[in-house]
Amino acid sequence: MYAAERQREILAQARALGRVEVNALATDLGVTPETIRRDLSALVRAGALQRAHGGAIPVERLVGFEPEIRSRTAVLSDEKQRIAHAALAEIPENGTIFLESGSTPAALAELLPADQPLTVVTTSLTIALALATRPRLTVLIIGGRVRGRTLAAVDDWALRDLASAQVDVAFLGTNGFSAAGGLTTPDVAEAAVKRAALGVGRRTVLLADHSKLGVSCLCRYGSLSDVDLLITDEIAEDEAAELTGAGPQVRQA
Amino acid sequence: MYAAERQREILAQARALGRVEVNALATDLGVTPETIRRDLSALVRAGALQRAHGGAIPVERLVGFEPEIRSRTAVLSDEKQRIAHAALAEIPENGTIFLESGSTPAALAELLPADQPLTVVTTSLTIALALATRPRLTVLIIGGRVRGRTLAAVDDWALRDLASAQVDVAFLGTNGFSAAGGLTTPDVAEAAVKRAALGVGRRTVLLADHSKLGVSCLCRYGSLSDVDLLITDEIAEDEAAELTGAGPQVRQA
DNA sequence: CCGGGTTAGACCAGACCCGTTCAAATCCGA
DNA sequence: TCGGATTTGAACGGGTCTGGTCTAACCCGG
Repeated sequence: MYAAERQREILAQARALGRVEVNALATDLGVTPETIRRDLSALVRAGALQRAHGGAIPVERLVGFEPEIRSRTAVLSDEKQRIAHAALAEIPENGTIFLESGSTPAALAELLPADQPLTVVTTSLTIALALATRPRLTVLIIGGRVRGRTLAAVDDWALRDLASAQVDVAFLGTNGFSAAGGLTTPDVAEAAVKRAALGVGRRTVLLADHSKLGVSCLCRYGSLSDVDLLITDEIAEDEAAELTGAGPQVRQA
Repeated sequence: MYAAERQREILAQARALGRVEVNALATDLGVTPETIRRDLSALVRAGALQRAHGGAIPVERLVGFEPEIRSRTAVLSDEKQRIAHAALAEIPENGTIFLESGSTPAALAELLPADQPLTVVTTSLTIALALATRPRLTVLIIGGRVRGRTLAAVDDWALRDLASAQVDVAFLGTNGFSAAGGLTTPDVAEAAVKRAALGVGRRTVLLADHSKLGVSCLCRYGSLSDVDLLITDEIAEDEAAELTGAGPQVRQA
């Protein structure tokens, strides 16, 4: 049995069972534990496994707490579509906009008209990638450390780049918002960027579906009065009134 | 029996059985193991087999092993792979590197070991995207306008971000290079970034296959003396000597 | 039919790779 | 903290690979 075959078998077993053990594999595959260890470290180097004492587990078992990027776009896609559609009315003609990272701004990015010139500034790798090849669009990406979970630029460079930018309309997403609790997000670094983003547009539009309403996360980075317009989907009458009282105009898509 | 017939037979057998062995094939087909090995490497070059010690297995058997492996073998040429492999030796342990946009640096990005911590600074959206989700890597993207053609960050922000960065090793690509003409690229904006990138690393490594040698494009952004090490594939003896004379150490992968 | 040029494959030796063995260092649960 | 299990590193042996040289077959024009 070749090393490559053995490693494939190990990986298959790890994925099927959720874990593998050095000694079991050794007797199973008829080689010494040392050989298995070498295979495991090769698989670790390839990024397929994470090592543990006496064995290993596949990396996909190690997903963290914040939802993954892919699963998030699937959730609530219908509401986000409607919100993005409503946001289209706010796009300036031949101007500049800022799109934050997040699935709702990403939905808006997909809907941007292809026939009119527009400059888009974004912290999101995926948005930049999706828009970069469109002929009439100028895409500017904000620099910085790329968070693996959200694929957004954060930290030093991001704050500096944002500080030197000024756009017509900024479209922001959020993880949680309420009249009392303001705007919140779970990550400190991302909160700093979001705070800076609140100042980047002459007009600030928050895109947030009803599932974010009332949610409060670790970091508060601003309040609703920093927002000029909130576009959301169906929310209760009294809640809408309360939000309007806190500052922004509220539009329901 | 012709070589082509033999190779067809080897491939058929590999697909049918899932694996082949050099010695078995040799006695089977009545040729020496060396001949079989030559056939196998031809089939590997054609992308049909993956080699193993003492034999080979068809590539179909390996899908799902490394998700990247499919796309890169399809797109990237053999030379770039070899150059990228040779460049791996220059990766500092637990340090910082810069990767420029371009297919050869991208090939290097794919090969980066997943088990050791490393900070990667890049102007390339695609490289940033590919590396951002790897657990042990810190990825920093350079901000700026995104060129649709190359998906690289250029202009103001890029130059500023680059100026404030300092890495252990910078890996650069180029469109053309020669001892006399220096380093050249067709786009003005990209030339400015490349010029800045020449100063970003304490050590500068140029990755360029032989097809770039002697090519001269519109914008000259530096000379070979700005480069510490040039990694390329097969080039003529006298050309290598001339390049070395112009400044950099030359390594052929 | 001949003889130089080309090519495929054989032969060979040294380098290299892989898996094993063994001992020392390290880790972990009791 | 202790003792057994695990890991790490070095050394070894056998098989494999690599590059070079050599031979035989083939191709062609003379």
